[in-house]
Amino acid sequence: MERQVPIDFVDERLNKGLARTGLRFTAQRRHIYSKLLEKGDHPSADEVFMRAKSDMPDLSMATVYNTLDTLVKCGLVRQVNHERGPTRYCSNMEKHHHFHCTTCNGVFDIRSDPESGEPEIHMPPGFEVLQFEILFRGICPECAAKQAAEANA
Amino acid sequence: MERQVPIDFVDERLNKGLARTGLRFTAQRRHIYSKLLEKGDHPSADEVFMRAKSDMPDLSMATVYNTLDTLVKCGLVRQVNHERGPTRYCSNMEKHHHFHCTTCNGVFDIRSDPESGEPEIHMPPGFEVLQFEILFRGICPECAAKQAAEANA
DNA sequence: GTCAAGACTTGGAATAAGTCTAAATATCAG
DNA sequence: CTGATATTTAGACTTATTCCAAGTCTTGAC
Ligand SMILES: [Mn+2]
Ligand SMILES: [Mn+2]
Ligand SMILES: [Zn+2]
Ligand SMILES: [Zn+2]
Repeated sequence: MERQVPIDFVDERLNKGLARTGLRFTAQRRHIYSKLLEKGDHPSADEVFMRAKSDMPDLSMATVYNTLDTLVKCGLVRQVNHERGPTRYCSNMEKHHHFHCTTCNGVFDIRSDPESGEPEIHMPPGFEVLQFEILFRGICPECAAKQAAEANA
Repeated sequence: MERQVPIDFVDERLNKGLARTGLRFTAQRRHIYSKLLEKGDHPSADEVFMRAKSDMPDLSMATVYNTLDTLVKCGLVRQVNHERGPTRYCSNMEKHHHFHCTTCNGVFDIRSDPESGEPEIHMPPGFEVLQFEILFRGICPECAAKQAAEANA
């Protein structure tokens, strides 16, 4: 499950991101960023805190919030908000969409076929689109399997 | 700006929605629902409260939350969450997408061309899509005009 | 290396958004 | 009209996040 993320990879990306904005490289920032890359899922700030704290016991929640904001500003992490509830964070900065499982609340990356351009939606005049994202809702494979198993029982 | 919503139209939709779920027709529910339809924008619960309270001074915030939940359950209103911050509510139940202005935080409906089907995104195996929505981000006409005016000055 | 300036981290207080509770009130079938 | 049940209400509570002020770390100048 855990992705092995070469430490140099983390350092390099982080360094570049921080440099662009004139911010400092710190142990906490590296640690939190590597935890995000490691799992590649969409944790809330609280989940990030728990994961990161296990390896760095003096870490504070305030720093998690600060760092997540910093990573967003550096362009290394995206915020994800698809429903009422805590913001989630996504460390995959390739262009992609999301699938939200309405059963388990999980968020999954959906790769954006590189050739498919903008969706064919006609914008009313004057709206300048800078970016778009498609949000799919439904049932994830794991939840679908569980439901099928229960139906059989 | 205000849309004239015939009271019978409100009553009829609300009655149908409530009937489907066995809930009662009340003055508060009608009032809040008609306020939503009247403006057709995407207010937060707090904004709904302020608008509705002006005409119904004893209305409580708790009722606004309860009613909005009720309207969602009845299929008369959608929740909209595109960013950290209070949930917004949309009373347009036709299939449509949203444009989020990153300058003024406004949310605008984008009609979904009825012929354009699902976006051409390849789902990984096992994901069952029940619904999708496209979220556009950018600058709304009003904010674009303001920026242009400032640039000229 | 030492040092000051500024950046960063931290715990805890403060705030914002939403949920819960229990008592009062309204609705509606009979 | 009446009783059973649904709804509304104020306020307490929780959760997620932001703010703050004090302490610590990093860095560039000497
Ligand atoms: Mn993602
Ligand atoms: Mn809408
Ligand atoms: Zn699921
Ligand atoms: Zn705008």
